[in-house]
Amino acid sequence: MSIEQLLREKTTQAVKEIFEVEFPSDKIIINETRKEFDGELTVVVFPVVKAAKKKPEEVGNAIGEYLKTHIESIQDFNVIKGFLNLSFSDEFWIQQFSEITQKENYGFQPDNGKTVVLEYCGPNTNKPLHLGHIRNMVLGYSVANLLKATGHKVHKVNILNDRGIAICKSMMAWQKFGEGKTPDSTHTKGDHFVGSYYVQYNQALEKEYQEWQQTTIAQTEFNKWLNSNTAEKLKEDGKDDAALQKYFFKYFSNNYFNEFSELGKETKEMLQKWEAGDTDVRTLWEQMNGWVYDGFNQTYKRLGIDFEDEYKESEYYEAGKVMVEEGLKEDIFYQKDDGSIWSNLEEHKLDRKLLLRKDGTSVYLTQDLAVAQARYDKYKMDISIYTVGDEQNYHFKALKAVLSQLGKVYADGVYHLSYGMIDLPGGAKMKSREGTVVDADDLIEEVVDKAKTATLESGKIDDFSTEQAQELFEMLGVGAIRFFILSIDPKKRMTFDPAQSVELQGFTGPYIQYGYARIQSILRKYGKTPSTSINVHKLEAEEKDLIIQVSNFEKVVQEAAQHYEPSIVAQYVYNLAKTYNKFYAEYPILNNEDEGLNDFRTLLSKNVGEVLQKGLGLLGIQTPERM
RNA sequence: GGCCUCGUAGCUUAACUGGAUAGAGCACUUGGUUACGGCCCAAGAGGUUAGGAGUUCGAAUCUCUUCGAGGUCACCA
Repeated sequence: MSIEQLLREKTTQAVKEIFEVEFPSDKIIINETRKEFDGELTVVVFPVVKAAKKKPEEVGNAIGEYLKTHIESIQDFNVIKGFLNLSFSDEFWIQQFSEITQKENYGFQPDNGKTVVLEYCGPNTNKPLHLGHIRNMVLGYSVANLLKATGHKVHKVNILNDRGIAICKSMMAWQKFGEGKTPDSTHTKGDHFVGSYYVQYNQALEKEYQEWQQTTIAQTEFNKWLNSNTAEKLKEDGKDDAALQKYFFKYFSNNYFNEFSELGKETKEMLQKWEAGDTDVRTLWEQMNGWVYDGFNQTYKRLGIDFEDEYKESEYYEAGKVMVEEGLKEDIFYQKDDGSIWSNLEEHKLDRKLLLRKDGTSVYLTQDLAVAQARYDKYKMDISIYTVGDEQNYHFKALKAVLSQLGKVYADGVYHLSYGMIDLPGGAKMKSREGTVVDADDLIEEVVDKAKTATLESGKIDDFSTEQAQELFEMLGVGAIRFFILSIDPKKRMTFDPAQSVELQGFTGPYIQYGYARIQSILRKYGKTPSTSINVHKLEAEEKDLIIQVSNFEKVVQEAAQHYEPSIVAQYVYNLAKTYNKFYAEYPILNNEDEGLNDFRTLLSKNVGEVLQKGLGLLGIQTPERM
């Protein structure tokens, strides 16, 4: 039984015996004592005060006395307002630590029989990955680790949005401007290669659009719009004709693409051919997607992420139709006069949602139904996690609701691991159209480069081979990015300052890696394995701090996994490294007269190192022996 | 406009989901290495938790309201 559980139960007993009031033990709040007060753990007695109808101090003292006499390891207590601070004996903490050193796999739980499918990454195959994907990948990977650590069987899968008008745009541009070039012939990473044609396409389209705006047809459209409510409003606001035109053509660009553009027409024809299975189009599509996958794989490898399975939307986008049609047969869904099929989600406090277009083709949600079913057929998972940005919050509520309408047993297990968008400093937003997107590969390169410069300056790895050194720079650079992103609550929108993310000091990944490397240096110097039979009876404040923190690791992992929140681990591991550095600065570890003390401090260091390594590992961050 | 997020030091953020004097990092000022790695340690300054009202022993957290930012309401994905 954990010490906190014991405290809860004994406190309940105390309240019952002293005040003759029943107070459930799970309602008792145990906090860590704030460092400005004496003690290590604190019972918040306010809730009991109400039930006991006494003054907070009185209640605190009474419970304190009781606990002191009933729990041997409690040495002392003090009461400040409604807070009962408890001090445990050094022997108690040494004993706690000793138990931890004996544990196999400390902090991790055995198999709990639950299966999880975790989807993450989810790229489009027409352009390279960007910063948003990095947040996604790093988050999904870490949550998978957390779930594994708490005993789940986790299957990581990717979803590839490999079809549709966007990829056709890249294909079309390559046909028109590509001159048969390939990633190999131009020495370009495949996804960047294809992405460059996507950009070229949009430029060509923009040029065509600009020219069209001068035509009489365009002016007719503009004049029609001038009578609309929006236009009237803008006129009242005093906008001149130029401003109105600008507004109109911006808003009209989608209509232009669909109704007037030559390029658009060609592209849509290509999409239709694709859907009809046209051999030439399919071949080109396979080829270009292949290039993109090659590029993605390089990025995955560099980031150290992996997938057990891949789901291509092209293979599922039609399969959901069957499920929808069955639902219609059973009157779960309804059909409008025009033939389109809908679901009424009002019982789930949502709107009505289209499931099948009037022409019988499927929409995004439809294919997600099919993918969900396919995953369940294969994995029989208890929990299905979708790592997708928060702009799709509504979509996933709808997906879950529709699955539940269909009576799918796995509907309840659907969980949208939602994360906020990334803004750039100065309030700038990442928008591909405005060219403010931070490319994933560029960013990694930049940070790794920064780690290289800083490490070379220190001169501590002069004897490393080129390969060893490069491996280290990757470890540090990628660790810095990971930590920067994962230290922030995923649900929150975050501001990403590239300059700050490459920082290696303070609240960063490399700071913790440095702490780890220092510990390894100590262990090498010590030269032998410290004995686990501890021959120390008194603890310094920092030693006690370290033991308390190390003994919290298990709880932290569970809490982080339960909330799908790696940031809890990030905060924890940083605090541990910080406490260790303080300890390191203040006390000799290897140079004490007392051999037993040397041994204990080395053992403590070793265990702190192990927890740092495990904690960082949960975030997907590696630990160097030297740096 | 309907619905959903969010607003904390100059900047980036935390607060165990209602608990103590709102913690950190960066930047800024000052000090610290004869030991085991200075990418380190210590100290200082920096806050009306966007504004207002309410709920109670107690509010950054819950309710209402005003202001501000974003997302979503596509037969896009």
